[in-house]
Amino acid sequence: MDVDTRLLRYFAAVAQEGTLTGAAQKLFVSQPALSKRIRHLEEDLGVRLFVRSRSGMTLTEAGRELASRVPALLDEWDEAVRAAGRAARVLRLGFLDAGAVEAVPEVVAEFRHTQPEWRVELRQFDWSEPSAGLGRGEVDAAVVRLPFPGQERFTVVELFVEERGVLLPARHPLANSETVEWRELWDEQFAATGPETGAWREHWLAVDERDGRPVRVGAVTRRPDEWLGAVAGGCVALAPTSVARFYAHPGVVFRPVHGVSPSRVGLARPRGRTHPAALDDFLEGVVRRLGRT
Amino acid sequence: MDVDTRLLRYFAAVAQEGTLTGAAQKLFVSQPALSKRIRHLEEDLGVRLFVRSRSGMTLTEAGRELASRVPALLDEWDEAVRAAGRAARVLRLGFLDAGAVEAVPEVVAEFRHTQPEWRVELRQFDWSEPSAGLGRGEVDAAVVRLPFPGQERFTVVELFVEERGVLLPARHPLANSETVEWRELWDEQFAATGPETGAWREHWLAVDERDGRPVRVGAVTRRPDEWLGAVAGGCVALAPTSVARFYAHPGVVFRPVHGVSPSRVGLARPRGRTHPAALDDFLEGVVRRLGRT
DNA sequence: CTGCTTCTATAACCTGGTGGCATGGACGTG
DNA sequence: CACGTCCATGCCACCAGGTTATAGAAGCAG
Repeated sequence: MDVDTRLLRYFAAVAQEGTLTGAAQKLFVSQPALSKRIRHLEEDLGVRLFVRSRSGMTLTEAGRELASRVPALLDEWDEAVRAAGRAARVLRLGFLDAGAVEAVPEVVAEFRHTQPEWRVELRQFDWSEPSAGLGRGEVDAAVVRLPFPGQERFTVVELFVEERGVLLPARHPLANSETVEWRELWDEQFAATGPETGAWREHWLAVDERDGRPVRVGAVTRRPDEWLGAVAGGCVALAPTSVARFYAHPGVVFRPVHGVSPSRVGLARPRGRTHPAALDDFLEGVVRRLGRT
Repeated sequence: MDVDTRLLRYFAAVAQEGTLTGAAQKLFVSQPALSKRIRHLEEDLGVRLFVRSRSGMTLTEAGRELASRVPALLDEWDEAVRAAGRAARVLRLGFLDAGAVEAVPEVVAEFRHTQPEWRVELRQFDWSEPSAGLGRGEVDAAVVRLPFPGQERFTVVELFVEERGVLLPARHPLANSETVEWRELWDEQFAATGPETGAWREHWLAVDERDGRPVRVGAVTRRPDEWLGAVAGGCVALAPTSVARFYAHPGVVFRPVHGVSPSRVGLARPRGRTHPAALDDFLEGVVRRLGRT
């Protein structure tokens, strides 16, 4: 019996979530797709894994048995991938937006001299995973925007802060102002990330800085293009200043905002996982170059 | 990083075999397919796993790291599948040819009374795996033809013996004889199974009963249709008598053969793997019904 | 040197699995 | 009784993964 590990992740998500609909949106697939896939898994195994009801999916005994083993399997697989990466002398650094890692190439260049046999790989992750691949163990370290969900499971060093501004549709009345007051934006429709991103989402909606004024979410996006598209389509979104340097989109303008807190960029790494000395070297370089201290 | 477990099996095979070509035929896929898939795996991982050369594929350090973990992963997955099967009260019985399990349905019917909540599932395997799924842990027990490779890893009970005859093309000169002498067939082209089936292949070519006369293999097949097709196309093949009852093919006839040993049918099960009591019940029934003692 | 063998890589093509959208059906709830 | 919230189904589009045929590289035998 062969399966895709992705299918196992699907299964684990449904098992944990208890509903197809819920799991589907966590996984960013459609509910029918998930439904079909899970059914297909059951057929392959020749075993019913869930009892379906109007209230959701409940694990059968067989399902529980499987659910109790799958997470460990997935972890071991991810660990095997990391081990192979270490053996190949590859350091993987996750990131979410080009702005946060703007100065990293210089660190890499320098690192290449001190550790010539190592290679650094930068991997971008979408915003469904604000941990930039750390959560699923796909990277050795990540440059992240703080705070992010699951942060307590990692060692985090704050690197620098960056003012936040706003992305506006070019035809928006405020698009002509030099700068914008945060309170002027409270009633706008925001482009946000998915609910699974918790405090991260809230930080980018600045819910703590609205005097309790409710948030209006006009679009859920998880990658820069969707995001800019949503803004071009009429939404607004808070964004770090560096966005203006890295992304251009006709119909979208960036304006500084007064009265909203800055974005904090941090370096995160797994707590206490064995890692090569070269990783320390490299990360030290990152902190030295990007850190404000 | 998600992968299909089949890809992991591919990788493990190449790692063990040392050449793509060799692994490909063990896996019954084409060499280009395997080549592409392995390359794809390397790209996904961002890591080179093999060094290619004219003499084959040698693992890199990263490859060795991966190769050291993958087999255990696959085992755990297979075990998880078995565990789910047990939890769902499913007994899986592997078999190779319908003739060997001819009487099993009666055992199943009886078993349904004593253990009504259990279900028995018969799964047919192709002849690339003479252990009928036991080797890869896909079944709880199997009705097999003895001897088969890997047999020593299982507990085997011999059930009954069945005379062997020969499948001949209908236009073959011997097709009109009532019975055939084994020595008359020595120089025919035989339809055989793949080389990976070892002693099993040799038993069906009866290499020990040819007075050292070399075997001529005219076709390699792994399922009944291919097999009968090969015979219709001019090959001959030894076959258990029950074949005549289960398979019909225009252009193929079955004749008894004098001078060749019979086929022994056995019941095999994993040694010392934990298993439900119902399995014992069922297998006892099988032995009682099919066994000659 | 040439031709043969034995590897892997590439090209062109086909199929089926997987996902998306729209919609249906079952069943509590207000 | 209409509505909301689940999961299932039908239809369509796309691409990963398979096939065969062929090329390319490199030892080895004569």
